[in-house]
Amino acid sequence: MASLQEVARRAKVSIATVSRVLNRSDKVVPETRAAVEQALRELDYRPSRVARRLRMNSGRAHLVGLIIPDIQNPFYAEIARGVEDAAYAAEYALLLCNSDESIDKERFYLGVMRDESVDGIVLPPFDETDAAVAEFAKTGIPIVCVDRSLAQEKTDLVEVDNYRGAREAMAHLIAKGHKQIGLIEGRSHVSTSRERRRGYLDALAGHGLPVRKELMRAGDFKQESGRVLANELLDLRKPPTALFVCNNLMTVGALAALHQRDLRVPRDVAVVGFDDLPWAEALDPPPTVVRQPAYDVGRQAMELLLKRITEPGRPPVTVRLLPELVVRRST
Amino acid sequence: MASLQEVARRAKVSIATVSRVLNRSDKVVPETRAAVEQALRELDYRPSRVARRLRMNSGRAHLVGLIIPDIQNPFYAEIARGVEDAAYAAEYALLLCNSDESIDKERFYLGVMRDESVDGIVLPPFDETDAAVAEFAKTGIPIVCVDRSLAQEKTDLVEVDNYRGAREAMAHLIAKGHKQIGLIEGRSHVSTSRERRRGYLDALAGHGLPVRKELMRAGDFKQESGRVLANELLDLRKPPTALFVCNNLMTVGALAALHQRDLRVPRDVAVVGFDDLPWAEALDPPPTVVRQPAYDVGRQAMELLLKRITEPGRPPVTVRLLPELVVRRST
DNA sequence: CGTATCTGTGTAAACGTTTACAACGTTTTT
DNA sequence: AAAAACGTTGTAAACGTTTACACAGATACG
Repeated sequence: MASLQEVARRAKVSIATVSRVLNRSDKVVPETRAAVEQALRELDYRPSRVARRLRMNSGRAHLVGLIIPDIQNPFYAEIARGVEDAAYAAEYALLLCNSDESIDKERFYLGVMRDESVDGIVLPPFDETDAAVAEFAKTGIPIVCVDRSLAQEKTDLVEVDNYRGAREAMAHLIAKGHKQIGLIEGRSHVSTSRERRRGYLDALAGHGLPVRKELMRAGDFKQESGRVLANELLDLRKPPTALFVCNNLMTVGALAALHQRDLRVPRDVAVVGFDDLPWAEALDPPPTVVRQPAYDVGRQAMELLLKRITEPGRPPVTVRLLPELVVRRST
Repeated sequence: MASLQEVARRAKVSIATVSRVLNRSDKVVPETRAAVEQALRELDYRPSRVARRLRMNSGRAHLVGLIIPDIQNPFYAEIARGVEDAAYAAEYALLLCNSDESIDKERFYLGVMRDESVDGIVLPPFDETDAAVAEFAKTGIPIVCVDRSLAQEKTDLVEVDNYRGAREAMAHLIAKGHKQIGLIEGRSHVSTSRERRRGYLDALAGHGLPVRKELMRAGDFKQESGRVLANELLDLRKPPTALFVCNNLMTVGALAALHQRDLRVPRDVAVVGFDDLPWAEALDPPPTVVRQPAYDVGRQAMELLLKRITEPGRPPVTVRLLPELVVRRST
């Protein structure tokens, strides 16, 4: 609550001098510095981040935004941890918001970020043509995309090689002898969905297997849609013998559907999921998944953002991390 | 980027008038109002939250803080969702931080909240005697505690009846015939731990069962400690036939330990956990747990905070929600 | 018709910083 | 010894708002 004014009064100097002491300016003689520092201590002075942010040019607020589509999804929670740790290490505060996979909420929070004059933001855009993010980009505030990319805007980006992950998952299933493989993908205009589907299709083609359109279903990344779509696939006249499920929550949903039908995994139906699950080992059965290095995605995104804040002119870079197939007992 | 100045210039009025239009003051004649509104639109004006916060008395920043011990713990993620939804509904922005169960990180983020002049904060204190929170309380910024309570400070509080939950869990185990029941609790000076232990002890006493000190172990709420402590208990000369594990992550750890030893649950050892798990049904076996209404805890905490912000004088209230025993197949 | 009241708008101060610039005393240079 | 340079500190403006107060014009009232 103590302001520069009060400190200055107590130390019998001007507010400018106090400010100089605070900002480590060398232009202050040891005596006065000592006096000021004592006053600082006595009043337990803490600078107002708000006043500082108002005064300073952008890029020095030490505040960045993170918008997450679903904080209850362990994949995003892990990204958030990566971002947060890197931010904390650099003494940046983090404005973390949850858009609930809703473009309106995303727009609302982007507005907040803008109006709070954050130094930059990290987010997985709603989809490839996200207009809200495009609009935000006009402000010139740095953006780093994670997980999902944008079709139009050129921003820094940290993503995972989704195509490769999908190919590996499919190669694994095909090697196990599966020929009828169902695909449960996410919202189709999200870049990750597109890449994973491409991996699915290319893998089939690469092994001379036919594509059956009815084996491909698009959900919304939520558990319930995994359950529903798995059921749809299993109700087919010629049901798949294996499922490739394109995110963690839908994988759990699909597993639940299989349990409910008393199908044995992997004997009756094999399952490979995308994204690791935190308690994979305790699941029944522990699922084979394509693990994404979510923590690193977050950490590197934040580091990229910090670099861009200090050096706004640098060309946008894309960091592509490698996923890893973790074979457990669902295949 | 457009400021009041620019809008005023374009509408050929003073900045005061623009401000009045924005704040719905009735003291402005329709004509000028229209002119101002047009300028507002043309420039796509958005007020700076920073400048506004600097100018206004506290309590009107429309910004609140939430400090969570572990955002990757589904229990806290659910609380966060509750807080966030209530905040969003009231058009409050949320500064969400993750303290990682570390008192230093908590102190850092409390500092940020203070320096950002938030209108109030929600958090589960590190422990009952949390000095960082006590210090924060001196600023007069409203605090609502969730989940855990404070011994000294009188703040609003939303908690769950932990004692009752523990009694129910224990009654259930005892009814199943268990007489040697191991306790895996969390950090001991956290209020929830104390209450759950009290429930454990009273339940034993209430059913005429002896207390065996060596059956009681304290962990740190993390999965690993659940695994380690379960192993310790099972290594006892006279091991327990049932485990009461006092949070979700430790329950998963305990389950993992049991699996590793090839013990059948519940035949060899029964398990009751505290906190529900998001994919409980997919776990092996689906665990019996004391479910806490985490979402409601968060939502009501935020609502309490909003009330306190608008009406700072009101006496602190405690909301106590009821847990629910969800019987699945681990008992 | 002069004064009081009301209505709408403008002026300026305030919030708490940072920083360009001025000011002043001291030291160096010529 | 006067001029120049330097080093330390203070003054004041600026960031973008809100709002108390002043002010001017219109309306009401005696």
